[in-house]
Amino acid sequence: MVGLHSKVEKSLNARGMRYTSNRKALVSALDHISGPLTVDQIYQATERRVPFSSIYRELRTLVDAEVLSLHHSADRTNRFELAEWLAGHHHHLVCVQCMLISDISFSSDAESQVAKMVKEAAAATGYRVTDHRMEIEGLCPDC
Amino acid sequence: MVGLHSKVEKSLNARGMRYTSNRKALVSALDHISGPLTVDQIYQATERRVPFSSIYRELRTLVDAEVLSLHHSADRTNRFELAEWLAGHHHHLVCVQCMLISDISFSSDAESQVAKMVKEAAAATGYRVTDHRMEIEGLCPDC
DNA sequence: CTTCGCATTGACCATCATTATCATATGTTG
DNA sequence: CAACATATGATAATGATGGTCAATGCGAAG
Repeated sequence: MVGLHSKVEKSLNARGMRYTSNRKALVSALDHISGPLTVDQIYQATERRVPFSSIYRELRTLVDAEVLSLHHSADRTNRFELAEWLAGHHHHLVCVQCMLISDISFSSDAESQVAKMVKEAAAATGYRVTDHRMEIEGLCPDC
Repeated sequence: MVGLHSKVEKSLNARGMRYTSNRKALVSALDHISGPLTVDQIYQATERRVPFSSIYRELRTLVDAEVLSLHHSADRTNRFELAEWLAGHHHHLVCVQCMLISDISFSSDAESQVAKMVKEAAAATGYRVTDHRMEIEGLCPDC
């Protein structure tokens, strides 16, 4: 299995972009912590070595480059995670109290049923579906 | 079937709140247009008769009163919709091009399978699940 | 009908996340 | 090393949203 960083580097180079230390730090932070992270969480995870202006710019750049994906959550802050082709298909479990978001995967049985529903929905509405995600809300064990 | 407005009115009155014309205008806007709406869409839908400061305050109030629910989408704007007990359980179809969001319902068969998956996820993680929603992304027929 | 109390309203300002700008630095290529 | 493109970081600007507060209006009690 090829490493995450070489995949990202190859992808960026193909777009004439460099895989710099700042970008690597952001990708590493998102790789080491599960679930989509806020800008501030990423700032902390990189030990405050990357200034906010750069974090914002680089996150946006990496989303454009399809290395990351963006989520918007209830607390008025954006969250970022590795794109599906890097992190694998998964869903989200959201704690409505502490706003913690964890990744969760379904069994392949369940996932194929979901795929079937999505396909039916696409057929019924004429959408060309590119992605889907289940958002499950509740209280985490700590809350 | 009891009308939407009388349900909302009864619910607000039970909390010592009035169902005023501003609030009625917001609920009507959300009732007449399918899918969760942005603040600006609501402003337009009410023919700009309700000032933004009031829209923001009342939307928030109505969310607290559980008449509306808040929904967060990829374009970093909050969206509001009628709460599930008023609008019924449904999922969302998001056009990644024009950002239109439509409501969609699954068959009861499909829905019970989804419920089962959610239940399993809750059991596996220790969450006390309160809600779930499928977000399907793609291109709408017009895009 | 009048008064009183309280919820509501709207104008204005404050705040916070995010984005734009721009001069400087750094990496890459010939 | 020269020349050029990309990346960086400090700062200022933007834009959505929340807070404040005086004015308004509804509903209950007398």
